[in-house]
Amino acid sequence: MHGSTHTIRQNHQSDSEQFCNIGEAARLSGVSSKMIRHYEAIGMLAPARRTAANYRYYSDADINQLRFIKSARGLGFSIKQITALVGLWLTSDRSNAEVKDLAMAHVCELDERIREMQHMRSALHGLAMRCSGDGRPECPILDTLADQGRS
Amino acid sequence: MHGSTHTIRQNHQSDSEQFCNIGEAARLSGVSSKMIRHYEAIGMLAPARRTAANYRYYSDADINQLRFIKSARGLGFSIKQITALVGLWLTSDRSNAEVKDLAMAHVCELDERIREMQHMRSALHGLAMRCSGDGRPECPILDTLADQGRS
DNA sequence: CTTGACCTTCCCATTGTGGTAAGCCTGATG
DNA sequence: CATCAGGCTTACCACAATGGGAAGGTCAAG
Repeated sequence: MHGSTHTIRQNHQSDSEQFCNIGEAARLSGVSSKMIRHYEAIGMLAPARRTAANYRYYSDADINQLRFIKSARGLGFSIKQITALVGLWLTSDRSNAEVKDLAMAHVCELDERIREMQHMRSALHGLAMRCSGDGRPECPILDTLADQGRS
Repeated sequence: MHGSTHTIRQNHQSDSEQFCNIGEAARLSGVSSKMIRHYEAIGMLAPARRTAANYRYYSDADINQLRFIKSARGLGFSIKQITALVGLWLTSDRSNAEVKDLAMAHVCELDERIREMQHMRSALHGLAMRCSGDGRPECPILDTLADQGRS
């Protein structure tokens, strides 16, 4: 079940591409090894190439893709959205309109969530301001929570 | 294993308290039966009383507690926070300072999350504005995602 | 050859909600 | 009384993303 090379370098084409382990890839990309495997498992990443010992290995291009994913996560895109973005990124004859639509849809989602949370924040802050917080049991916060939606 | 009453009413004390099934409780409180069972399972609610046929039943007070929980969820409190709030609510000699602390802590969490999402939103919107979306492959959104965090 | 640091897979936990299936119970109708 | 629809029970599975850990294989250096 072995006997072949243990090394990661594949020089059969005389190119000098650099390869690395998943740990190194994680360090270079900022995506944890855990998540790299996860992304592969759910199909966001193509299955990684493997050494004879079944270790995943990654090229520079793979690292760049991981960085791409990391950046997209930082903007709050979901896995599905990122899968789509990566697909577009890797497609040379893509339409930037598709990308922009994806981005603007996500802007709207963010706006929606921000609006919801601002509603919560202002309602809750308003309640808290009405509560003296002086240690007595009377509490307009609890009273309001209890009275809301009463028949 | 039976032979006793199938009905929910428990008139042994001559009080006229009203009881209802979990479905009715869900309808009255706005919390789904699914979630009522879940809240009970994770200890946020005391185990419901059961009929002889093992059906959960709920009193008016229980319904009020469910409404309280529903309101607190609407303000974005987590399960743990709500468990604490319910505990305070049910305690007559509570201190409103504790409640206010809980509320203000949650306001801070909301502020934090709102800030994060606003960062994402403005960054992403800025990118999208730079993308013409005219159908060509060139796309500053993808370019930026790809270039961010480069060595 | 041993040791430590890696890698592999598999399972579990989180948070909050929903779905589904198998089986029992209830109330209403024929 | 028999039957049927619809409610209830439990016990799973699923999602979003992420982390933790165990059990075992592998690599590199000493």
